[in-house]
Amino acid sequence: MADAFMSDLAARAIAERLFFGYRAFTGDADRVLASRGLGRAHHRALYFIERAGSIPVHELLATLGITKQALTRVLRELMDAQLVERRRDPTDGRRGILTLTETGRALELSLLHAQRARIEVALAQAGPSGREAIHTFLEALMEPEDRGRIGLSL
Amino acid sequence: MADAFMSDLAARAIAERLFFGYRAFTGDADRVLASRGLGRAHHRALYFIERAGSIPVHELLATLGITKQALTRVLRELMDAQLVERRRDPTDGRRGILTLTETGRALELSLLHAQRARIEVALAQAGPSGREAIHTFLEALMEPEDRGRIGLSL
DNA sequence: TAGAAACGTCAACATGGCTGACGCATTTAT
DNA sequence: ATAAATGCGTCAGCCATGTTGACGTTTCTA
Repeated sequence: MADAFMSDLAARAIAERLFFGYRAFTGDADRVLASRGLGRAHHRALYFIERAGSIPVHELLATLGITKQALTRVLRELMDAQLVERRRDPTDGRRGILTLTETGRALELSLLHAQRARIEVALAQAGPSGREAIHTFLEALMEPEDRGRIGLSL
Repeated sequence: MADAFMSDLAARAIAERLFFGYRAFTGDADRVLASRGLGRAHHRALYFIERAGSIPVHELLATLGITKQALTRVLRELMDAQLVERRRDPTDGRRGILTLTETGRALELSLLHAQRARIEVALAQAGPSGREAIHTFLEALMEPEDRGRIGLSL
């Protein structure tokens, strides 16, 4: 009968590919960010604000999994750079709602496109029939509590 | 005719899954590391030393893509903790060769196993026919120069 | 109207990167 | 034989991004 666990070697094959693959993937955006004097933390905030259209601060905090102090610093820089705007939730004035400015949207899109090129090539290499397996695999890797934070597969 | 580029939405589907998936994957090891007073940087060094059996310092530097100053700090802590040993290359006394101690190997294995459980579940979800696509996709994501640093797929 | 909630901010600190500059042992080239 | 280059190891200072803890303010809610 088969082993209850996968071989260490099979686990290493995935672990290495994830490490190098993720590094290359983030590197594409890092180069664009560096030219604007921003870092990866700014990208993540821009990404999830744009993704949601507008997002309450508490939800962005939960998504990023960082403390409000860490986020505040990032948001202050993004607002100083006129990339993000904060307004109040009309139904609850204590809550803040974040949106991107036009400039912010343009930057977020250029960051996405820097990464899209690589994703496109990689998906093509894997073939059309592999796309579903790749989505399923990555989704299964995630913490269950994060699964509600992502968009649909197709 | 089809678009020359994939849709932004399709790129976002992958980008989000990579972000959350990679975070969960590293989180498994981070919890074990934290209980030993070590960080992710130590794990990466342990991983690639073990993977190679023994490895010259310059090769580990190239693999990790960090400066020797950053690595030295990590190696000093690993050697102080009796997890890593450094000896000289007999054919070129300037070069250092790194190996893990027995304790180091045990720790590296327990870190791998913490991550293996998650990988195993994710691969099972994707189904046996998806495995090749997942390997191909992640490998295609990598920088070409890193492709020689990974083990074979099967 | 008192208390809780949701921030925003300040301060101090940890981790893990970086650059620059030295020094030392060893190998290689002249 | 000696000079230069190589491969480290280390010190110092800095940056980016995270953490706790504490405090003040505004706004809801009981």
